[in-house]
Amino acid sequence: MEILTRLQQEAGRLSPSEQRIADILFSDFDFAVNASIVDLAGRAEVSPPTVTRFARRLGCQSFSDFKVQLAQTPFVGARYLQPETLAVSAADITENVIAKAQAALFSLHRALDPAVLEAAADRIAAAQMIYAFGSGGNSAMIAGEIQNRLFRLGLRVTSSADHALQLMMTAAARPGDVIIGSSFSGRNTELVRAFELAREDNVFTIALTQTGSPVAKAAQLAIGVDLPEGNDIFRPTSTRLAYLALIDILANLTAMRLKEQATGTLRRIKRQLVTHRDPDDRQVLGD
Amino acid sequence: MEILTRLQQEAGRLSPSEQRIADILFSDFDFAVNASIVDLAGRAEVSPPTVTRFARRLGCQSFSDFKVQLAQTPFVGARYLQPETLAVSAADITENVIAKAQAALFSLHRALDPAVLEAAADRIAAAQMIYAFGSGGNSAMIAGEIQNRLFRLGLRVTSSADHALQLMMTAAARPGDVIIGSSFSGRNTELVRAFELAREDNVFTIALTQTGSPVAKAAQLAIGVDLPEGNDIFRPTSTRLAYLALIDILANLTAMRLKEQATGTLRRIKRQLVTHRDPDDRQVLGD
DNA sequence: CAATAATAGAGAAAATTATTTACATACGGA
DNA sequence: TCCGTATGTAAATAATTTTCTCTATTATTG
Repeated sequence: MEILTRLQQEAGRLSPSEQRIADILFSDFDFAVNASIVDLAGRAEVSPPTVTRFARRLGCQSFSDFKVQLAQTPFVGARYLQPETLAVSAADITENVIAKAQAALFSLHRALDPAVLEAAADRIAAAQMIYAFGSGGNSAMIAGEIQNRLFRLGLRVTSSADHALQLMMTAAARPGDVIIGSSFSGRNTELVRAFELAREDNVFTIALTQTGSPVAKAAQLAIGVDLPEGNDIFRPTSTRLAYLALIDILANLTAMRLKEQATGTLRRIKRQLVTHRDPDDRQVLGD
Repeated sequence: MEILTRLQQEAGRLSPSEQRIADILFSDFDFAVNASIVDLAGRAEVSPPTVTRFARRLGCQSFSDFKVQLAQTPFVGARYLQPETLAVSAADITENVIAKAQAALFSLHRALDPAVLEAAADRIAAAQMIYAFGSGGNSAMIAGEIQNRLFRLGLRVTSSADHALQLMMTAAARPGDVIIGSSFSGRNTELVRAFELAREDNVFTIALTQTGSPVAKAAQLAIGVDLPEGNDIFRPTSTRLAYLALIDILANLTAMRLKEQATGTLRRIKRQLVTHRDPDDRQVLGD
């Protein structure tokens, strides 16, 4: 378990001396990470053994181990631990958002199964036509992104956020086509229905969703993205970043499989944009 | 400067012993971070002083400092350092994408100016109506996201990716309204024109774009996002993640300013979704 | 309501371990 | 051959951990 989480758990049970050490941790994280045990003890006005005991209490093997674990915290946002309501300044919120985004990417990386990704990319690269489905602000954006990334590779792809349209497109799809559906919660029953319909018609389905959810079960290939949204209703974003990163990974894997074809198309698109809009070749593709 | 970057720079000039240490770093990062100098030296078949010298060469004050810096590395993906062309397997590409995303978030955090963010949030929170503009796959997505995030706070907001429509909307906008325009390259001349028109009409303009670019200059408030796209034409994504994180930060700051109003609206939207679609309250807002 | 035992907390000093410095040697190239 | 770099050995230093001890607090008992 992560060290600052443990500290949070112990919070009430700390002795006065230990509390002083914890205070320094929160108020001057940088110092704590770089200081030696003597410095830290001095500043907390405790003895070095107390610091060692503190580290042990938090599940570290030694003080050095403690420092390494501290430094490894996904992000230096120590304030992240304190009650949410305290994060008010722009600097605080920035730190908080970035910290959560980093953590989301980190956990995405750990959870992804390369074999599943390869399989998905194989299907996408070989598809005759690709349909990207997703509804609601978040998944609709993801579906749009899938289209945005894949058409650049020279693939035929469309996207829809409209349930009725999704069903019609599914009905129109043919064997050899691929449907990619995204649902953060995994409980989008309309998407489940589309997947079931697709299966009857031999259209391959790929889900980007919560592991074990109805949507995951209905798809022929499910890529699990399991990230807690946290309880702050204002802040549902980090999961979206993870989804975007996932799409990027899939697009890259697909690109590897289409290399020649894709570079050609991309170059044409790029030349078009460049000559049309800006003589400077540094123009970024797509804006 | 970041330690792995320095290592990359020194890469060619390392002596055989130092190279062995570097190899261990790449092949077993976890071990390197947790090992003592003796363990690390033993495994690299060098003497402890050589390890110290290696650390010094990389700009660290001591071996412990070296370990702390290693542990602080935004992402443990050591392969990130190795030449791009090696990334072929799903695991490689995943690591590569995630590492870049992490690096983008990291550099975004360092570059953002809290004062500018506060000023932008003040304007957004006080706006009568908000227009989000952006064209091309990437910025269009960003504009959509701005709408997606802000309407949840009870703000009046619309977005458009269509240049002609953008100009018409700008003409229709009134003092007290705010236009937020996104352009990754900063060279979207149509957006510049819209900003100029807005200024004449006393409509406040905020740009999310490259510092010092034409778009930045045309806006009344510019939030700089300066991230190199890198030279891999298949991989323009990490910048988008940074933009999304930025929008999240802005939305959060705005939410702080609208707290009561926003929580009410959000709760209504959420209740609506939950009762409509899924009895389970874990349903994520917006998908 | 003392008096005493038991226990947890904390530091001093010793012991251990890790790290650095200083010095010596070997090797490769000018 | 000579110089400089690379590396190791051993001594010195610094840091960390352990052990031991003291103190303060709380619980228990007469």
